[in-house]
Amino acid sequence: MTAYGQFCPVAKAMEVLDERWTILVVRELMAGSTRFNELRRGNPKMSPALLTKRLRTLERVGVVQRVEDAAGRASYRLTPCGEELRPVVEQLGAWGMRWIGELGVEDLDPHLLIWDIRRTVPLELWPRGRTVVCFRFGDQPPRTQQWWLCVQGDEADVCDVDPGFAVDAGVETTLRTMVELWRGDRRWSDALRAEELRVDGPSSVARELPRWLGQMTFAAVPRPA
Amino acid sequence: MTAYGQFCPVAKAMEVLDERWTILVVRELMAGSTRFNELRRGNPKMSPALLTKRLRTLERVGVVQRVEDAAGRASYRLTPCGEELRPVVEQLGAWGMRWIGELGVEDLDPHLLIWDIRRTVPLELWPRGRTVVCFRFGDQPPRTQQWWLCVQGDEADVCDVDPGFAVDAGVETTLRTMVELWRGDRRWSDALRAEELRVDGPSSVARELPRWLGQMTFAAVPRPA
DNA sequence: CTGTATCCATGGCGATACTG
DNA sequence: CAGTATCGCCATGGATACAG
Repeated sequence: MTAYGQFCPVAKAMEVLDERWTILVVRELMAGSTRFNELRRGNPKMSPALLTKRLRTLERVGVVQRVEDAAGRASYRLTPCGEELRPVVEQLGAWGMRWIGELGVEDLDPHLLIWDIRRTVPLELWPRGRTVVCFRFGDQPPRTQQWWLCVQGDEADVCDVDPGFAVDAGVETTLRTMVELWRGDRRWSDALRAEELRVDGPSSVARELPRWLGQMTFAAVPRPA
Repeated sequence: MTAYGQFCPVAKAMEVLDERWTILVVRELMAGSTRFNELRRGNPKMSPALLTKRLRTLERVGVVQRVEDAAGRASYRLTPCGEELRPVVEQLGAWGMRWIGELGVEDLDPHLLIWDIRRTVPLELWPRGRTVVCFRFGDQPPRTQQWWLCVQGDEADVCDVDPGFAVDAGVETTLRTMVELWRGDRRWSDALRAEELRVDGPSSVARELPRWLGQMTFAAVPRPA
């Protein structure tokens, strides 16, 4: 938080916000994370020490409020001041969606993808009973190749080991393609036609799957002509 | 521009934008600067080497276009992609205005203030003939104590040495007060009443002066209750 | 679960001078 | 006017291990 020596409100805002990871922590809080380890999971490459430091700074400037429950477990929430960063983050995301489309392989993190899908799954569209979708990213190393998404009632869970339930649908593709589908960079129909995606299971399930999974919020952002 | 290893568009946007000074260079371009030295003047504490580096990066990612004229003089302009950062910068400024109100003495740069006033003076409100306003910041060291704003026709100029013209109005105050008036943090009437501001000259001129000078764009942002 | 504690390397950035 | 060149620091932040 080195000062810019300017009274301009943009400069004053950036003194707080332009430090590495800061906006991503805020984004994570906006997405609903409140626990230290949830924030870590949303930013896996951030060291815990740095996360602590950022949270302290954000607390000091009034963006975040830290609360400890009776058991001593900490949680973090956005204050009204922090909540007002939402339009900023939305605009940033929309701009990034429109103009920073190129993704490097290092941007393709299966944990982040699955975690992001899980947390925004439109539960109300899924069948009542337990429904299990298995993702297989053929291009990934064994440890992160297979993922199971289990939806039941009003809960969605993910595992990276076979939970043993009957699988209703299997999705076979590359991590990049799945990320692109999630971001709305490509359509399911196109990926299927290009045979970069295969969906196994009853055709009724296969047909509904795209809607069941949904897309990341920013997928709706119109792209430049 | 170290990568975050995330496909999230907010993260991709921040890879470009969270480097120190970057947004302020963009803000300066949005305010109308196009020359290297104009950009420097808008960010006086930034080293020229770093400005070059930032401009190169912004050019590479497509935010800025560099053009050389016949004489070899460079100018920088926002591309459509860069222009679309305007809502981001506006939101950032609005947030900074609302929530980062405390200004340190090191934020009070008279050059930036006068330069900012000069470039947004509402010329059409001023008298036809030459009009000269002299600012005196009693709390500042001799070198930056006095400033002359000369408006004539469709041009506004500033000097830090007496240009020798007859002065139509004199403004005597502290730099902090003048900054606060400019930012809309206080009203002229309040500062006058508190005797932290004195305006010398014909009463008709003194009455019009606040309108002649105007306020920074973000001054209109409503403050938190 | 929620952090601390270290350690280390790097490279970002500030400062200054200089040039075609 | 529009940058280069150089230098050196120190703070940032990455990695890892450990603790209440």
